[in-house]
Amino acid sequence: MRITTWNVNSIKQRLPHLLAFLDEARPDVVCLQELKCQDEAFPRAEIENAGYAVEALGQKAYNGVALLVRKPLAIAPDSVRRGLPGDPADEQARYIEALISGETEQPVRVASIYLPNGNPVDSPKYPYKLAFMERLRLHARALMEDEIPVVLAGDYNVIPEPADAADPEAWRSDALFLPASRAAFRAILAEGYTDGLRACDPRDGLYTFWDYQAGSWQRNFGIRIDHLLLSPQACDRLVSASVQKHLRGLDKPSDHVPVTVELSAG
DNA sequence: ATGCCAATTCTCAATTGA
Repeated sequence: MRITTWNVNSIKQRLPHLLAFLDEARPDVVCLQELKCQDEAFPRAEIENAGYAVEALGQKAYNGVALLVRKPLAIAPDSVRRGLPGDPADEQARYIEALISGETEQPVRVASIYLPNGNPVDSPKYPYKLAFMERLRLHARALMEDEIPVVLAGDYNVIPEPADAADPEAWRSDALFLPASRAAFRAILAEGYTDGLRACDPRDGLYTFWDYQAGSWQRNFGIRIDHLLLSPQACDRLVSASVQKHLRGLDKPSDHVPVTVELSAG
C-alpha cells in the first residue's frame, strides 16, 4: 500500500497536476492539504472518475484536507473522523482520518493533517500551533491503543532538524523552526511514531517545499516540512519512502511536492 | 529589515501563506 501526502495549495488550481499524478503514480491513498475550497466546490467527480473514493473536509478560502483511496481499497463505513479532537471551538479544516481496508491488505488508519503555520510568532497564531500539536500528540497516543497501523501524514509546518533546511539560519526565528515547534514535533515521535522518510533515507538535502519567492526552487533553497509519521505496527511494514520532487518543476506547481511511503500488505 | 510569488476574496487591495 502506497500512501502519499501532498499540500496542493488549491485543489482547483492543481487539479490537472493531481489527475496526472494519480494516473502515473497510482498511489493507493492520497492525503491532500490546503484545498482552499468548500465541500460543494470540491472536484469530486473528476477524482472519482480516476478511480478514487473521496472524503474531504473543506472551508472557504483557507485550509481544507482530504483523503483519496484507490479502488479496490475502501474507506471503512463510519470510520471517518473530521476535525482533531481536543478543542470543539476549533473550526479550521485541518484534520481528517479514516480506516482504510482492502480484500488482501491489513487495514491501516490514515490521517491527513494541515498543521498551523504559526507565523507571526508574536501573534495568537503561534500558541494556536503549539496547542494543535499537543492535541495531535494526545490523539496520536490514543490511536495506538487498538494496535491497528497508523499513518499520520501531512504538512506539519515543522522543520525537524537543521539538516532539513538548505539554510537553517534563515529559519532560526521562524515558527517552522523555533525550538518549541521542534520539541512539540519530537514529543509526537516520543509517543512511538517514526518519521517514515527519514527512516528510509538519512541523506541531507531532502526537501518537500520551496517558496515561490526569491528563486527558492532554482537555488534549491528548500525545507522538509511534509511528513508521514508511522506507528510501530505501520513502521514494521515500511518498505520504502520517497519525495516526488519533479512535480515542483512543472508549470503552475504547488510550492509543496508529494511524499510517499510504501507499506507491505501485512 | 523588506520584498521577492501565488491564491483567494462580496477583488482592482488586503490577507494569508512559509
